Amino acid sequence: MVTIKDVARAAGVSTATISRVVHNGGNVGDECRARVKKIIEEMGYRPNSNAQALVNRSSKTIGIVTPKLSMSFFGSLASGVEKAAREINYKLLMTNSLYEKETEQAAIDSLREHNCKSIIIHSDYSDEKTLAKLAKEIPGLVVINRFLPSLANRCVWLDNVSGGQQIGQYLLEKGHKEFAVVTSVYKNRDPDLRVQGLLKALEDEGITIPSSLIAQSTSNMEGGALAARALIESGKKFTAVVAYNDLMAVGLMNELQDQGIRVPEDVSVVGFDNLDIANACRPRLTTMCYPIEEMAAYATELSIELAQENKKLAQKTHLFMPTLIERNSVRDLTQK
Amino acid sequence: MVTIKDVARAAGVSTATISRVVHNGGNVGDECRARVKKIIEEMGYRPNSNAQALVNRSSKTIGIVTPKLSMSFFGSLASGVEKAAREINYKLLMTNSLYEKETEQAAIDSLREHNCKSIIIHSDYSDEKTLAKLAKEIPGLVVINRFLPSLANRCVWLDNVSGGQQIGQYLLEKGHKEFAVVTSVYKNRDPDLRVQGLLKALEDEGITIPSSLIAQSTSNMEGGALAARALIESGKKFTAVVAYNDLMAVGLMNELQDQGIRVPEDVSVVGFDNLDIANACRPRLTTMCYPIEEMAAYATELSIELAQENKKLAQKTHLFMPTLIERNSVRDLTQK
DNA sequence: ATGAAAGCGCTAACAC
DNA sequence: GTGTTAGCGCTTTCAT
Repeated sequence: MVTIKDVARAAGVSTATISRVVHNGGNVGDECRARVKKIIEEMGYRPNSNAQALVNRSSKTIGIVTPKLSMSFFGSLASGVEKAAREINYKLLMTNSLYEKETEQAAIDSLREHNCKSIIIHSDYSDEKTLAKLAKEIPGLVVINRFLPSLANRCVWLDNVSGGQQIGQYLLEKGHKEFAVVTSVYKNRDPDLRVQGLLKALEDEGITIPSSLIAQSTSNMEGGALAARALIESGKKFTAVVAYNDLMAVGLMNELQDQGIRVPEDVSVVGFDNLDIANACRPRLTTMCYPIEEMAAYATELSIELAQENKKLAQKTHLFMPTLIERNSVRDLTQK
Repeated sequence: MVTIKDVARAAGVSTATISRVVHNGGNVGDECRARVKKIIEEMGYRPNSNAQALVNRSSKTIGIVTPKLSMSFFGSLASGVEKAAREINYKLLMTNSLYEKETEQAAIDSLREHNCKSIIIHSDYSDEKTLAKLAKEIPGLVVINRFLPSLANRCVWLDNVSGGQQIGQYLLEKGHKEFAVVTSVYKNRDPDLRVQGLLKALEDEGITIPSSLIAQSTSNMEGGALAARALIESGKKFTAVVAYNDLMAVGLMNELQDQGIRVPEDVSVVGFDNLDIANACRPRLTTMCYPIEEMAAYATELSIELAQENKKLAQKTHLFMPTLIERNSVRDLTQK
C-alpha cells in the first residue's frame, strides 16, 4: 500500500504538499503541483479513507437503513441513494433492519461507529422521540417515507392521502360506485392514510364502503389472494377494488381471475407503487407511481446538506406527490 | 462522541486496559474488567471503526459491486451478503457498476481506499487478467456468478450448462420436439452457456433448433416481447420456447398471449432465475431456481476466510446447481 | 495485571 | 510556496 509519505519521499516534498495537491488546495507552485500529480499517478496513490475519516471526524459515506434490500421497492430506494452518492464521490453503507426494532437500532449504531454523518432511514419502528434524539446527534439524518412533525425538515415523504384520493376520483370518473378495499396490517401508517384519502374522495359523492368489503391482510401477493377470497365470500357486489400496493393488487387480480372473475371486465383493480411487477402482470396494472428512486436521490442530497450544518434548510419540508399510471386493469363503466 | 480516553479517565485506568476489555483480551483483573464494562455501558462508548481500521490496516466491512441494485436479482444478492455480513458484525459497502467498465473499476478502487479486504464482485466487464491482478492485492476478493480458471478458488458460480440441460430434458420428457430459444445479447457468457446446455440435451435425441427460431434480444421484458414477435414472424412451428431469464420469459409469454397464442396450451415457456415475477405472471412460470441469495451468503463467508489468509482453501471450488421449479407454463404433450 | 508510548495515514495550524 | 508538527482514536509492544 502506497501512503502519502511514500509519495512525499518520491517527490522530494513534504506530506503537507501532497495533501494540498490531492485536495486541489492553494499554495502549491505550478511546477511542483504538476510533478506531484504525475508521481501520484505513477505510484497509484490513493488516500486511505479511514485515516481521512479519523482526522476529519466524518467519513464520506452515506448510510442507509431499510427493512429488506431484496424487496424491489427498497432496491430502488438504495439505487437512488447510490446514484446521488456516487455523483459526489460518497460511498454507501448498507444495513437491513428486517422489520425489527432492535435490528433497526443496531443498524443505526453501527453506522455511527463508522463516523457516518449522513443517514437515510426507512424507519418502521423507532418512535418519534427516538428519532428526534438521534437527529440531534446525527446532523445528516433523513427519514424517508414517513412524516414526523418534530423532524419536518428531515422527512422526505409521499402524500399517501392524496394518492388514495386520486385513485378514488379516477374510479369515480370511470363510473364506479361500488368499491372494495384491500389494505394491509403493515405496522406503519401508509395503509390507513391511503384508505383515508380514498374514503374522502368517495364521501364527496356520498359513497361509502361496507366494512365487509374492507379486507385486511399481509402486504404481499399471498395477502392479496387471501383478501380476494374474503371479498368474494362476503357476497357483496363491487365493481372496483383498491389495493394497498402492487404486490397485493397482483395477488388479488390473479386470484380473482382464477375464480373466473374477469379483470377489468367484471372487476377493476388499482394498485400502488408502480413496481416492475405492475407491468408484468395481466392485465397490466393501473397504479399510483411512488417515485421512490427520485425521492431517495433527493433525500441523499438533503442529507449531505444537512450534515454540513446548513441551517437554511430548517423550515423546508419535502413532500412528494404520487401520480396515476393508467394501464389496463380498470374498466370504464361510463361507456358500455 | 465518547472516546476510549474518556472511558479510561472515568475508570481510572489506561486506554490499553479499555481496549483489552473491549476485545475480551486477557490480562485484566476480574474486578477491573467488570467495572470497565459497566462504565462502557453507562457512557455508551463505541469504538470508532475508522480508527480501528487505520491501526489494523483492515476494516470490518465487506464490499459489494453489482451492476444495478434496483434489479431484483442484485437486490437478492445484496441481501444475501448483508445477512451473512451482519452475523459476523461486518458492514456492507455498496457500489453499482452500472454495466460500465470504468464504473466497475472505480467501484473497486473506492472499496480499496476504505481498507476493505473482502470484496464480492459481480463482474461483467473486467477481464480475467485484471481480476487476477486484483486478487493478489485483495486477499478476500470473490467473484460471484462467473468462473475464471485462474481464480477457481474464489469464484462462486452457477452451473449454467446444467441449467440449460435440465430444461431440455424436462421439456423432452413432456413430449416437446419443436423448440425455440430466446437468448440475450448480454455481454457476459451466461446466455451462451445456457443455450449450450439446452442444445446438448436436445442433441441426445437428435433434435436441433433452426437458427430462425433462435431469437436474440435484450435481457428484459421488452426484449422478450420483441423476441416473441420475431419468433412468430419466422413462420416456423414450435411448441416450447426456452428464455434466457424470467424477465424475458414473462415479456415473451405476455406478447404471445396478446397475439392470441395460449400459454401453455399452444406454446410452453420456461424461464431462468426464479424471481418473484415468475410467481406473479399468468400462467405462473416454470423456471430454474438460481439460488443467488444463498450463493451470496456463501460468497461472503468465503471472502472473509480468504481475507484471513487461510491457505487451506486454495483448491476448493464453489459451484452451485440450479434446480427446476415446476409451475404452469409448460404443457405435457404426452397426455392429450 | 496494568501502564506508557509509539505509530497507523492523514490534515491543518502555524512557522518560515 | 513549502515544511514542521501536533494530533484524530485506537491497538500493541514493551516495561514494570
